[in-house]
Amino acid sequence: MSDPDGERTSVTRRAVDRIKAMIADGRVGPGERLPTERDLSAQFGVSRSSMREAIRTLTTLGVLEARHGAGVYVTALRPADLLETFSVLAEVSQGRTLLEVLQVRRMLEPAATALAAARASAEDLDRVGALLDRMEGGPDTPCADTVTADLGFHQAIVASTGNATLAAIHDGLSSHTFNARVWAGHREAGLTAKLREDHERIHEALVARDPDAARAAATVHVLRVERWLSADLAGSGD
Amino acid sequence: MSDPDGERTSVTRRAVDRIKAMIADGRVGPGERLPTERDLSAQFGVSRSSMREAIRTLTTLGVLEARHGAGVYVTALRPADLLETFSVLAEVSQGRTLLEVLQVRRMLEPAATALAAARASAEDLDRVGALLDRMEGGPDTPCADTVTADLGFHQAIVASTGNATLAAIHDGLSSHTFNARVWAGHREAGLTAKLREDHERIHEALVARDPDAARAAATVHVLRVERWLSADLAGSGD
DNA sequence: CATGCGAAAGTGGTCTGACCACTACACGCT
DNA sequence: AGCGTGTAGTGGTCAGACCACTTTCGCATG
Repeated sequence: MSDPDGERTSVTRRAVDRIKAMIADGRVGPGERLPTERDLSAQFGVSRSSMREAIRTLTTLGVLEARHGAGVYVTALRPADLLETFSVLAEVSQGRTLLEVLQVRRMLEPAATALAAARASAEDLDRVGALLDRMEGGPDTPCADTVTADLGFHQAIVASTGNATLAAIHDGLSSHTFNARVWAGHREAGLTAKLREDHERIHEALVARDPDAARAAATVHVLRVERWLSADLAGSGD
Repeated sequence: MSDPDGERTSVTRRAVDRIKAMIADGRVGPGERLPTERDLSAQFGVSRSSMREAIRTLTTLGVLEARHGAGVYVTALRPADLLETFSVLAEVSQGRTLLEVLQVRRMLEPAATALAAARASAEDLDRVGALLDRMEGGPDTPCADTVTADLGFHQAIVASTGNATLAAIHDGLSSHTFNARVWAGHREAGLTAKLREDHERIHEALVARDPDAARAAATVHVLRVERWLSADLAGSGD
């Protein structure tokens, strides 16, 4: 698919590439069933073990799905399928990498929020509004639900751009654990009100269908989190 | 590690979880070597085949790295390691999803190019310049090397932002196959000169260390490709 | 004594063929 | 016609063998 390097390539690797090629060429489409492992291994001239490892690879990548006793199928190949493995990043990231992740979000979220302001349907806005209410529900003590609502708030916004790929990537860059840290940190500093303001400002821009305002509001918000993290990391020794 | 669901779980899955746990518990750290496949399979009470599939899974996820004849090692667990799987997206995407991918690139690349204009080192700029020359090497007949140089050109730019996470995500959104289609399409329409202009404009902005110009040049470029794809998809039936 | 080379041990990679667990489907029974 | 039930076929697991490669160590050589 990508590197036709002259090096000797492993049997399994070649099998993976051939299956990928079958999908890329349209010989098998999303949702369709592949030949059996035994057939494929015979067809490719490899052992069933190697064939299985190739299938295992593509299963892990979210391209194939093996159903015990029924066969191997190509997934819908939706971005969400292929980016599922992606979500570990935000979870395992620490320190500098976390800053890098936020920097990427600072590039994506303003643009995405602006797009959402232009494209969101009425139902989308209702959903976003409901999550905003849920976030503000409690008094001054952010609980687990606040964090979840926060996560959902941003995800709902990005989802309402209608770009599933964008949504999947954004979700991979967000994590519940990190959000919880942000809220905890802001509560200690008595700054949860600032976060609420940010969210309200974003929501208002969306409802007003004002992309520029939405972009600005999102930028302010991500920047606030980024600076907090910066300070937090510096404080506890980078 | 995550889901202790009551369902019967496959042998291989359990093996995957046990290795993950070994890493999470710190029993093996980044860069360290695991016991041999034979030892692990004996220790976990599974066959070597299943053990191999478990290792294959974690290798695919970028957590482990198998060196033929030498052993299995834990990777450095850097973002680039974990996001390698990401590249499948661009490889297997078609039609609408491809448009979505480009839309995400339109958000990332201008920002990344602007950042690169501010941050790139002299060596970074040399590397980018060399790739630009290589891209323009041939006369009017873009060959495989042109496509490769194109890919490298953009990757080098993003890499020179110093944000490895950003670079890894960007690389995942690019693909040799897609780039080849773009060049082929533009050659048919006699528009390869436009692509060259775009690249030169971007390079100039970087050398001039002008973030605004860089952002604009990158936007123009991605937009051109996006519009071409739009037309191409419409032409050959969505 | 230092050095280079080659044999050997140990590792991941591949193959074979068998059996198990599960699903789907068609057949026969009610 | 409806419903179990058996059976063929699928992916999942196992065992043991051999191949390809890397590393290491001892031996011969300078």
